Amino acid sequence: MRYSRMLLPTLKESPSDADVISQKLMIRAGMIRKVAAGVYNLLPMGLRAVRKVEAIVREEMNRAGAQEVSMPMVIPAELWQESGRWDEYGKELLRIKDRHDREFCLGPTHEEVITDLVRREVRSYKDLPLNLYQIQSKFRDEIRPRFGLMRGREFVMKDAYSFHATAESLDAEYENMYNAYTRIFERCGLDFRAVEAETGSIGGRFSHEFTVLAESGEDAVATCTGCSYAANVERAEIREPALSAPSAGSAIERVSTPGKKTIEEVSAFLKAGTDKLIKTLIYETDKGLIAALVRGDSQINEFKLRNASGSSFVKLAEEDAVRKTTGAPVGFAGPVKLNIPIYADFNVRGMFDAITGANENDAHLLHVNASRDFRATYADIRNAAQGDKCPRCAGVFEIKRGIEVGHVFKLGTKYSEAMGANFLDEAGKEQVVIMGCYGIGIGRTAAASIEQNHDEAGIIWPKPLAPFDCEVLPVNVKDDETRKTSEALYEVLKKEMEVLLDDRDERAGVKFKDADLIGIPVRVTIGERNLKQGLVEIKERKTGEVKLVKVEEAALEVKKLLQS
RNA sequence: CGGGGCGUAGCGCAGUCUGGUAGCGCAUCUGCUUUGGGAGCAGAGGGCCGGAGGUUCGAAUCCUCUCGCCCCGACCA
Repeated sequence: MRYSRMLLPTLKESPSDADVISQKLMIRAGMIRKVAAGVYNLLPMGLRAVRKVEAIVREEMNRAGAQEVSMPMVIPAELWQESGRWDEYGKELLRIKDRHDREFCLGPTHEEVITDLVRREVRSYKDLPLNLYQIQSKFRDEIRPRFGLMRGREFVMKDAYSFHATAESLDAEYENMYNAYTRIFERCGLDFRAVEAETGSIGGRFSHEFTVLAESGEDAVATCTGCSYAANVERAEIREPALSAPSAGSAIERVSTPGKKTIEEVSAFLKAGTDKLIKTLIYETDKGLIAALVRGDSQINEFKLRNASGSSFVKLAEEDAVRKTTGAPVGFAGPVKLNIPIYADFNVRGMFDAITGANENDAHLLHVNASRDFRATYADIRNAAQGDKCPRCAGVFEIKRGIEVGHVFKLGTKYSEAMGANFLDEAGKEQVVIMGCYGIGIGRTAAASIEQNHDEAGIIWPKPLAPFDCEVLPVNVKDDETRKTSEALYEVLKKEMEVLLDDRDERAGVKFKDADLIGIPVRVTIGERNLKQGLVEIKERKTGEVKLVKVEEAALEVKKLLQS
């Protein structure tokens, strides 16, 4: 490809509304342009990178035995009504009507469509297992799209769905996909972790998120310093800490704390660390109101609370309910003399001389002693934090930020049951198909790669994702020798790889800056000075390493570098 | 959805408080010089100042309404 002919509008300054590095660099490197909030044009350079990710995903999915299909983006409402999600999904589902006033939605995911397909076409256990995937645009009307391709409303996703006669078969496919994902992200050259994650409302089964480690990530991941355990902070199990000997302590004392409702306010007002406070939250559940206690510096985890309390749902109680139960407005609840079931995190058990709400307006209690002043059921009900103990070994957690690029999931029979996707087993008996689903954010993977691979000057593409393998850069195209040599090298390289020839009549500095910005792995610079000795310069973008080689050897050197 | 901010040339911004008919840098185009890390000089083109309504002799500027975009929060006790 000739640079002079390519739509590659690079920018010196990044647009003011970009706020993560990948987004800034993608805009500056002429890869993407915004069309609307969370909706982007992919320019040639951007599309090339995305295609590289797609190609790797496609190859590995095919290798793993999945078959590619393509499903529509516009989906009739009936399918979503059948699964029940038409009402459940909320505003993220963009609903539209056709000219006949029939309702449709733009697909944010495709369980309904694929289940519909499979229930029509699969009759027998002999047709199973089956794994179908597509690489296609999705639309989710996010509350707040941001970070460019990392969290757009329209985005390209690879979504795969597997269908099984038995749970064992699903287990095997889950592992197969897990391995395929590992290969995919390894091939993309990413530093990632497969972490245990929450499954949401689907039920007790675990799932794995594939998370690329990056500061700008929206997910928090707990990784163990001692073993390979890694989990989303919401999911991570925390080993119960050893109890320190409780002190006898002083008697409870009531203090006035006018208007101090939040942990921070109380902590500042009473000049005590947030870890000296007990946070009391009132939850509404199917079993009635309960109180949940965590240390002031911890975050409650509603999934864990739901499990610990054996409820089918938990929801923060309304202001009115809080007032009735505690006798005080929101902000002054405490466990002492509270007569609803109390669930407390393990880290509350050993607390003494603690501060809690007094169940009375504008008042808190000092010197509260957990073992003495209230009864609670102790459980793990908070998010993991730095320094928590690993459930598997003697190590502790480190909290890192990451970008979720893939997710593998056991769906079970949620959709097949709701939509009647059945098959006949060997005994001729009708059974419900068991399902798994497996997603990868394609654009997000490309963006994550930039988050992980860049420097001051621009993008540093890992070779497998680079839009071009090599850039040939004639320093001055007006010099005949330079031009001839560059063109010749371009023709040779082109036969074996994707090459960008910067044939623009621009100053050297401009070309160098652009080359660094777009981040092609290998650059061959051809200039009069070296050419007089029959030499050209080969530079690796990643290491900055430069070597001078003979013109005749340049092509071979480039190939060697790309293979290393 | 709540709070905050911003819409002025392709991009980044000033001008708005204190109304007087639009400016800077980059980019673009032309010419000359220059040519290994975002060149210099000279010239040129490009704006319904997001949109609608109002106030005024006069509105980018003041008022009302609207649309779009961005940020923070939405786990508060």
